[in-house]
Amino acid sequence: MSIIRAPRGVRDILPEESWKWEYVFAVTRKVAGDFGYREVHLPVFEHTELFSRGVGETTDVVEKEMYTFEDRSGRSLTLRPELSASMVRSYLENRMDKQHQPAKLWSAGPMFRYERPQKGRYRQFWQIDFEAIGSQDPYVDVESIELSLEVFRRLGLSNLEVVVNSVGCPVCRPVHKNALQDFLRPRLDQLCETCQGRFDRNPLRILDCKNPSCRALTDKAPDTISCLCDECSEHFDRVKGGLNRIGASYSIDNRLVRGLDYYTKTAYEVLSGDLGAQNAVCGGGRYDNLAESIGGPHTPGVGFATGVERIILTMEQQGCSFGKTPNIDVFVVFTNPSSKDEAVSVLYGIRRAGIAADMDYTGKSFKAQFKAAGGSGALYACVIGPEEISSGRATIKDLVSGEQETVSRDVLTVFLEARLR
RNA sequence: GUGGGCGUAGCUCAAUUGGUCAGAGCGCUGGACUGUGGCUCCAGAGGUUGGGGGUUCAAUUCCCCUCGCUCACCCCA
Repeated sequence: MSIIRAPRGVRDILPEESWKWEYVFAVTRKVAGDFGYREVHLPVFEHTELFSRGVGETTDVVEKEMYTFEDRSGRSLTLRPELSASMVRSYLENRMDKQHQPAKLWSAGPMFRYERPQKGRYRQFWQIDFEAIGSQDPYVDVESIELSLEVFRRLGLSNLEVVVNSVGCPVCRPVHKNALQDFLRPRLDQLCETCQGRFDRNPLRILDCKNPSCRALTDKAPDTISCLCDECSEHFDRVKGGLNRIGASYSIDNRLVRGLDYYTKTAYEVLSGDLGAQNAVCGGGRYDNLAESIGGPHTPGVGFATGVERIILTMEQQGCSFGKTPNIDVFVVFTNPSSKDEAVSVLYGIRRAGIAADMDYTGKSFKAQFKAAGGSGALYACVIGPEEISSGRATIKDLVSGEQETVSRDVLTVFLEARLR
């Protein structure tokens, strides 16, 4: 019988990699705080309805990507495919609409989508999500975009492209839809098969088609921006003005159509040139009707999510720093088996002083212990043998310079603390 | 769901037109006058070549099936 492997599309984050994750979270947490966002922890599964109604029945996510199951009492539950719906649900359920507006929240954790895995795409993947709920001020859109850029900036990422669009609202979207259909109807038979299928269901997506012939055909098609109602148009202008004011670089992509139904007005993505086909490192926008679609009062909101795997992939590609590698400071070695017990005492003395320390438990020779000390990345080796035991001292060797000296056991931790500072 | 590429030691890869006990580097373990690592040298462990079937005197190499990985389409983080 062969060993049981992890299911397709999920993976283990091993120590060689996990410290990089810690770094990304630490930096993100700091930026979130700097922008006034506060962290929440949300459940990994929700009522299926939250997503089918919130994200949209006809979206790919809901139609074919959800991990849905029945619990033991027959409720239909779904492993969250994204975080915005849960965030808004939590906002409503916890009556945050009665507090300061907007509520600025962030959260991080695994998301689940049933898709064929490929580079930068997994069935369980991590997102860091930021939402500002309860304000329709265009400057909140600006803040959301700038927040994502600041995160990437502080992580040391470069070569990113920010694309912004406005997808309108329930007033202007139908106008655009009709204009688009009128434009495409005469050329319907020239579109690719999938686009023909999208004509009735979701013609907006035709603009997003990568097929060159469809691209050419839709080149002169009416875009969302040209059909915006006065309110959306003004909002978009003020978002662009705000971005200019703070000196954020971005470009307008009037073909940007996000796959989730809840987006209104502002939609944006941050693209990395160092990923494969899945090049979106961040996606977000405004969703003024999401709260209503899940049964709440009308509540505007803006937010975005970034994919942690994709961030790390891009950082590795660009040779970004992940901070210092987590090594121990001191490795205790004993010269012969009879010194082991005393070495253990020394080890715990060091650890209890808050210094990272370790020793070998596999019965290695003295020489091999030293080898292990070098391999551990420790800065100092602490040698304990008969001589040290009888004199009440310990030999400290600097593993970088090779120099060593003996110090009294009484001052060992003080000595190490001073050296490690 | 569809298509391409790939599955040989822990890792990265070799193995002539199918042909002797499937190799190397790195890593791992041990050692180089027994209380000192990183460099060097020596030795060792580790593979039913993803699994199953077929063709053949002979298969890592050819064919089929299956599982898995990977990249891409769709869509997105």
